Amino acid sequence: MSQKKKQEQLIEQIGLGIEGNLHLSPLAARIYALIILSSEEGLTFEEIRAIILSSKSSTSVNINVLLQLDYILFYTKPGDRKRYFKLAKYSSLVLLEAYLDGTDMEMEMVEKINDYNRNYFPEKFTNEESVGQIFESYLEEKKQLVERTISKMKEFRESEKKH
Amino acid sequence: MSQKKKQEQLIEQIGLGIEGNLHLSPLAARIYALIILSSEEGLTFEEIRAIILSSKSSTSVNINVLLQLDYILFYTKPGDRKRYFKLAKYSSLVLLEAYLDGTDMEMEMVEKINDYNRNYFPEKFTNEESVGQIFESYLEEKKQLVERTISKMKEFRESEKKH
DNA sequence: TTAGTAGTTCGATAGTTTACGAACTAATCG
DNA sequence: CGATTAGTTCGTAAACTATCGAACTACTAA
Repeated sequence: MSQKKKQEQLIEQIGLGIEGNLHLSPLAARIYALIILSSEEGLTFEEIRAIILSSKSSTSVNINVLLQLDYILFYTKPGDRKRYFKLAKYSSLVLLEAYLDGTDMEMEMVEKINDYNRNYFPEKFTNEESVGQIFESYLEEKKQLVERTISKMKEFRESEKKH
Repeated sequence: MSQKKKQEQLIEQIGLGIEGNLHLSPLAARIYALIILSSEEGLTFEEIRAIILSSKSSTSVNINVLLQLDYILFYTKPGDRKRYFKLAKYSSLVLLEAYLDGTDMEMEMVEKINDYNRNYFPEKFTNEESVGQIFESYLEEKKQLVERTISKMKEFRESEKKH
């Protein structure tokens, strides 16, 4: 298959995956997918438009959403007004940090639910109540895993700076 | 604070949390939240309606969505036509199983992206390329954690059946 | 200082989602 | 049977989202 065809196909697939998971608009998700599948050089506004076939306005809005979220970044070349958009090197760190917030919220919620139920429906907590316990330790481990991964990435980033 | 007020507040909060995370409609999310905050006895259709203040039609549709997903179940009492809706005991298992599917998709996607990029932009993979590696081992560990938790819950369910 | 390039802002509109009410079905009871 | 209860189906209205084109700003280069 040609690169172009393969790229189109992957943009479609990855776009759909991203859209649901990351709560981005379909267009933002496709632009993000395209940038993930691009060279270190980056792509210009018009290059993106030519591949995705989107209007200037929507492209502008959605690129800015991705910039705002730190999923992508841009640089410029001297004597060239165009912006070159590329994947933020630590975009996966940004993602994990957002995910950690979600995990914290999830844990808070479970705690509130347990408080409420323990208070008003103590019968729910009579015996060992193990399904809930298994789930809670799962949440705890997941949080620790995410935190550990974030630390590793930050360490790596620091070690890079020193060179 | 009165139970009623506290319940209302939590339905609102949990509902919002669930809505985004689980891709349920606002009403489905609230009904789910209410059922999470209810006794083992369960609630009837009309009891749910009275608390959530929703129409018969929407309530029907959204309860059926939750039933379909195995988040809730109902039982009936002899000589009583009403259905009593309550939380499915292993609803967290159902959730984790869905989450595992999501994790698998995520990993497949990363693989596809890597294949594509390795093919067309080998420069992205010159040095040790550690951010990607850290992220991939995070995904692997997450998957294992979820699988381990699912197994634990299933074991627990089996051990319960024997009694 | 004007022409062109790069990108933004602002309505308008098409499409989707969410919930509703009214009319319906299906089961039970007197 | 006829009335009542429990819940479903269907068409529609309201709200929201995603994208667009046209008009605009801002910067650059001749």
